[in-house]
Amino acid sequence: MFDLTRSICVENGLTRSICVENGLTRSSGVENGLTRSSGVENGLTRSICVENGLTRSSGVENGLTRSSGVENDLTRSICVENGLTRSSGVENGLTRSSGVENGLTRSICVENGLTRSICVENGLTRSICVENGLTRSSGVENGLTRSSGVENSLTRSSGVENGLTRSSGVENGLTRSICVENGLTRSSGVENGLTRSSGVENGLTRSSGVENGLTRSICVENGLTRSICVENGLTRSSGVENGLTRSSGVENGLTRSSGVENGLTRSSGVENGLTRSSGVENGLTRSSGVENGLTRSSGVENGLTRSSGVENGLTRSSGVENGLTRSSGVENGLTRSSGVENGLTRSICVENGFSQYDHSVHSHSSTTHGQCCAVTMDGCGLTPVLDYTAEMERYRSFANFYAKTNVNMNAVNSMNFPQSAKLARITPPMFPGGRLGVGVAGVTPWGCHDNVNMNINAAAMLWGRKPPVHQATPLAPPTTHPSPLATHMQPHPHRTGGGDGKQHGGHGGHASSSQGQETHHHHGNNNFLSSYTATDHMTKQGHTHQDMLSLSDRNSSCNGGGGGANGVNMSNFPAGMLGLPPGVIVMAMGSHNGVNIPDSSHFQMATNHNQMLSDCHHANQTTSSPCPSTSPGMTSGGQGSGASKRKRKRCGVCAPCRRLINCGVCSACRNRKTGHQICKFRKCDELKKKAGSIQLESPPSVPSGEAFRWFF
DNA sequence: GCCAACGTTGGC
DNA sequence: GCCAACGTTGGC
Repeated sequence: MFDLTRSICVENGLTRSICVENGLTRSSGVENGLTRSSGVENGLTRSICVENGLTRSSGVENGLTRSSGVENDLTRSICVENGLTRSSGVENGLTRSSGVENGLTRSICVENGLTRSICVENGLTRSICVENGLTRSSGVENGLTRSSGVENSLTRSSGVENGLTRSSGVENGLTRSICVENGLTRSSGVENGLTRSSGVENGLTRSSGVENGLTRSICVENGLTRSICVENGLTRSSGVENGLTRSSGVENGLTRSSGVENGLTRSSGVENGLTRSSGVENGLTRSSGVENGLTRSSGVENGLTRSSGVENGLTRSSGVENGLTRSSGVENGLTRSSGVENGLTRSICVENGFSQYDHSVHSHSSTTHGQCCAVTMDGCGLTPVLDYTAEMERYRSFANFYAKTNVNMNAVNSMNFPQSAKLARITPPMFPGGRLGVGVAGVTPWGCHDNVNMNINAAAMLWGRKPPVHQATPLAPPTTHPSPLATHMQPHPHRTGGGDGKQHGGHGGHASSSQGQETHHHHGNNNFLSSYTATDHMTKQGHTHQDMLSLSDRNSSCNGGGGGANGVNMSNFPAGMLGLPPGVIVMAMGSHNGVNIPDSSHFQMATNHNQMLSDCHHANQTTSSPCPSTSPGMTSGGQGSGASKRKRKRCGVCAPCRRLINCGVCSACRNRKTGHQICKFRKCDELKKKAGSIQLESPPSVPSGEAFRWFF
């Protein structure tokens, strides 16, 4: 006690006691009711006091005024740093420092190595920390624990919502929310005004959204971009597959897939267990499918509903034509066509070279006129009668259609059917026999002699661009073609007035000589028949029918001697002229059979009938020649170079010629203005060949059926 | 050989 | 005269 030197004074109203204790100079006093002892210790000026029972020591350390004490058993140190009042202490083993910053009470601590700052903001308890270099702020918001942070300059907020951990942020201006749902990582956001949700499902990245009111889901599957949506209650999936845009969906319980393939819109689906494919091709709506194991194709063609298929290995084609149900096919090697017409069951077939046409009741023709109802080709040396397709029935009914609309074929010339003729010319293969039926309802499609002229006339109308009367106009003078023409110009007792349409009452109509001339001239110059229109047979045949049918004298033994016979020897029938069905092709007409077509140009006539009709007419006008077989303009390329320069014309019967619609996509269609070319798919097959190649390919004498082949 | 473009023909 | 389209040429 005596070691202490004390000095008591009163300073500024305060009683102070200054002493030196343990070498330290201390100054104790009572200030504001508190007993304080201040001194300088280790170079620090400290002031110790007891406040509210707490022993406090305040001093200035490193420039900071600190006051440490023990409160609630916690040692705390309060200081003012940078103008902030801070209180640091150790709580539950953690060193915490709480203070008031920007009006918020914050508490900073170090937990698990992380420096955390906890505060209460807007009533929310938030904890800010720096984790892995990222500043994160976690808190509890609306009962949800959320953690927002800044990652790669993106502000993200992750939380747990409805049990899902979600992380929302703003990326490229889009607000996106990523979550993990059922093990799938999903990202939903608002993009271009559309709410989209993308995720990874079964290894596929999918993005679903609502677009134009439709919920769509886009994904990439096997490298294909697909888009699934629900439209009008139908689930549809569109995508690009193998370069084709396809859209598949479920409609009325049927799975359908529509696409655009080669410019055609097609829709395939499964209906009643059948796989069907419908589309629009060349302007025709067709539907093909597999039914009961049979491949069938139904469609609407030229206004007719047709269904073709393969059944038991047989190719059959059934259709409803002009109200008639018909079914044609090839069975056991025989081409058959059955149908119901006017209540009669009819069946036509070609058997063993015979062409049979049966009808149960046919009083009109068979009883009245006693005409042939069965035309045989047997034993006439024309054994190979080739295919006979459903086209026959088609055109037969086609003719019937005209019978209904233009009953009196005889009274009208082709000018009454300009469009019809043109349509027939360019759409279906020509079938004179079918047209024959036009003029005389119920007659056989071919072989009835009193229909031959009608046949011719109809053929002229439907085949040629000009009616027979036009063909007749440039009749060559007999001097030009003395023999054949003279024969042709012979009045024919059985010839009906096919040309003028005045005397064609049906059977027995006797045409004037001029008509006969016209007809014969027409054929003589524009049809391959002309090639064998030898004077003989023309004179020998006392019947127009035979005129048209006879090939040569050689066949006289088979021709039955008269057109009125029920049996007409088909060997005398020139294909096409007879009105043989389009599929019936005479193949074995070699020169050895006596059929000699001196000029290949006639051959061309057979195939390019229309063309030749008009061409001949033209040739006649320009050369004063009735377009005979020896006409320079019609001969092979070796002759008449000037004539050979003439513009060729489409044949009108080949598949491209029968096509009506331009594809619109080929180069010719696209460059029509500059290219001046017809659609690639409508380019006549004949014209594709080099000019003159036809003549070169066709030998002078008709050797094979190839020359007579029908182009369809 | 293919293709684009021009000249030209032939039908209307 | 208009239009469709065939024949031909030249470039590639």
